[in-house]
Amino acid sequence: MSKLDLPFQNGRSEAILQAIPSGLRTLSRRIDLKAGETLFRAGARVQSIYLMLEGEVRLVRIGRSGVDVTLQRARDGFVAEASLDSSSYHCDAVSTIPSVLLAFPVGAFRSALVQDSGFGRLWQSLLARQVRQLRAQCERLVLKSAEERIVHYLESEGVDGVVVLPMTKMAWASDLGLTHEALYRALKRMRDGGFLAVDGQRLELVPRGQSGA
Amino acid sequence: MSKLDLPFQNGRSEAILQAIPSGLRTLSRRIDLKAGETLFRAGARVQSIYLMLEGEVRLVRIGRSGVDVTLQRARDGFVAEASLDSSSYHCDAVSTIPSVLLAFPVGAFRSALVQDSGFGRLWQSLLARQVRQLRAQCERLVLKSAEERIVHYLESEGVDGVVVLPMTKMAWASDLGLTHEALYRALKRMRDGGFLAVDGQRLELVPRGQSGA
DNA sequence: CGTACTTTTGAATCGCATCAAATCTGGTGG
DNA sequence: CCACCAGATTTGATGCGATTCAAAAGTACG
Repeated sequence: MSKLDLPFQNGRSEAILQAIPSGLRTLSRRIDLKAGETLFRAGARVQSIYLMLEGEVRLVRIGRSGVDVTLQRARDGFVAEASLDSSSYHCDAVSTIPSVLLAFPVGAFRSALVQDSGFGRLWQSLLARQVRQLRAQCERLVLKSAEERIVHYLESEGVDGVVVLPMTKMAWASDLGLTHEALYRALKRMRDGGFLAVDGQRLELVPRGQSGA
Repeated sequence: MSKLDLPFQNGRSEAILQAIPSGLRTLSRRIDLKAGETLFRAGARVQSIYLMLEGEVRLVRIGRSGVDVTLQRARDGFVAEASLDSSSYHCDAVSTIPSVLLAFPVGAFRSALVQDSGFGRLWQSLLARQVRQLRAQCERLVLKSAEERIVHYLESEGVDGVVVLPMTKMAWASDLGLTHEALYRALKRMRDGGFLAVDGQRLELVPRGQSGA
């Protein structure tokens, strides 16, 4: 199965997939999860590495204090690339909505990283990019107001303050750590204030002092 | 200078340093920054990779909208590992307090990654660990209440709900995206409520229903 | 046409940020 | 040893902005 019959919603996963050597890609198999289904459980042997194609999977750790904490909500990219380094999972993975993933055998993945030095370096770049992006996201989430987070997103993820959102605004609100109501209200304020132009999924930051008309 | 006369405050950087091949380590040079000094500017050629030893450096992008956004506040680990993949920096780096860093020549670093396959794999593990930790931090910052963030930290960074804080509580508050007042108050509430034991830098989550006596 | 989901607006509440200030701490120098 | 200082820790009062709950209107899709 070297060809995927999937209408990609998912830019990052698509880019990753192209970076994967075709020999390895051939070994992948598609996995469909219904909402609430479990992908793997803590303690289980790591047998596959998973790439998100559609939907959402959460990594959850259940502490003995009875509380459960979410370690990752994956909609994009790999679910738990750190599992490459360990022999068993350290948390549960559960889908929150119907999801589609690609599973790569972990052994083949590891040896591809070692033997195919080009892939190894590419993998390093992917991880480094991830790190940079996640760092920026953390800084964004530390900001107190909705407007600050929006501006930060446009400045750090966009080009010259322009972004075409790769997701619905509801999902974006969730990424920004806001309720959708708060996001919509902030967008309206910024539009009314004249420092943001919104056209569907396209958002543009207008430098202060220049209204859009 | 293969020996560093530094009293390490800095666990992560120390671990990283040990992972670096001694040949590369030898080429490092120490850099001291006063508060407010600039380490590099956007557009400058990437000549070094920097490891934080002490202090804090911020990566800042100045958008043409006049706003400036912080992309990373580094106190630990590398300042901008993504610079490994590009020829020039995409943001400014400025120290906020007096800081000490180690600078590695980027060329030597890149070739070490390619030629020393052990180092290459180690680098991948380090990055993967970073990714995991940053993902958890993002999930933590999405939580609305101070208590939830504290519990999340203890569950995800600690072992069995026990953590010995590797930093002051003020710095922790900043990592948690809280003011120090909010953090102190939440800690007090949790202590009083009996589900958290605090002893200096040691924090332990007490399973609900069992007070600490 | 109907269903599911997104987008939008409203009102009330709550928790955190903010500003202010006091206490405590460790370390320095006289 | 003590005075002193910088930084950390702690407590209080106030206001604001996001959350929450509720509901309506718009939109895509079968």
